Amino acid sequence: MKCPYCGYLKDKVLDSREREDGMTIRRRRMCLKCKRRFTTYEEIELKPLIVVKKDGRREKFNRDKLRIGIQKACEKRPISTDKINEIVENIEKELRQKYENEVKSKEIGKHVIKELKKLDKVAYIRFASVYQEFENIEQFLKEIEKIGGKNV
Amino acid sequence: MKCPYCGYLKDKVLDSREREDGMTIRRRRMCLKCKRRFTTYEEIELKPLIVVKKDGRREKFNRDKLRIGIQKACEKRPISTDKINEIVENIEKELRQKYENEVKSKEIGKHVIKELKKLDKVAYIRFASVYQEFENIEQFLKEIEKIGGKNV
DNA sequence: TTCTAAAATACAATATATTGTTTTTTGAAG
DNA sequence: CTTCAAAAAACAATATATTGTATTTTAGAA
Repeated sequence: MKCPYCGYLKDKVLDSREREDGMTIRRRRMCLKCKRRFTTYEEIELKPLIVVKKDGRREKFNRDKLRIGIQKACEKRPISTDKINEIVENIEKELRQKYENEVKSKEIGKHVIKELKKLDKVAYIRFASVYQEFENIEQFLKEIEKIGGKNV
Repeated sequence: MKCPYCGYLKDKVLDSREREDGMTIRRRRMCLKCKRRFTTYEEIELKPLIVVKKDGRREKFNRDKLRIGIQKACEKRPISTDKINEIVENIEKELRQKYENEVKSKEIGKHVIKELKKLDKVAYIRFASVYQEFENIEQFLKEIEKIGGKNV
């Protein structure tokens, strides 16, 4: 850390205490050049995940919206609510790990596709048809071919 | 550090890098329970800036409060989180330069107004309506005239 | 001045972070 | 589909931070 008094770049920690709530670590440091002391705080990055939509507008990530999209794709399929929640949780986890601040809605789509492909081919095709904006039957067929034809 | 995902209190540091300018240390941590990863930042404590509110009460300047006010004004506007953070940072810097110890909350409002005016007219009007306590539609219209009418 | 609570300091035994380098993964572009 | 550059992860050798307890100083109130 750069000493706020003399600007020297090396220092050492004299004391370090975590707050009870685990939200902050306070450190007392000493500049190795001028010996003066200063305090630092370490905090968890607290940013909401922002979703950037196709038209460029931004909004806060909303777990429920994600769930609804997946639920629609799974309608009448033998997939439990728990399973869907698990997927939602996984996707949110991955997104938060992967993107610091912002994620394009398209990226979210990719993650959903990836999960549904593993889970249920019908749900997968339904979701892809919305997400990739299928405009004719051929596109459906092409996609079905890709995952191994009608015998799935 | 308390895991922001599962709340567990123990974690370990996976990576730690100091920024070139020596102002920040970024750490990548992993929760020892859920294994998820998160980022923390350590920064030097600044001398607290005191905000004097309308009723005369004083409190420490709080960057997050400022950010929230601006974020509200920018909701659903095409403005990135990065841009908002940049503005918050600039305003804080200016305030600390301009005012030694204390600053009236009204002064902070003026700074925000100034920045939003440059950035986004809708956000600007929203913020002004709260800050200047608009009480009727006429005041909105008057303000909109001032910035160039409805063709903005 | 005296009292009190909070902040700062000190100390010592133990555990963990740091940092340069390499490898892998990722997202965007061709 | 392939390629490229950037970000993240992995690794390993070394140095430094953490944490419990005790003591001292400071700032504000009485």
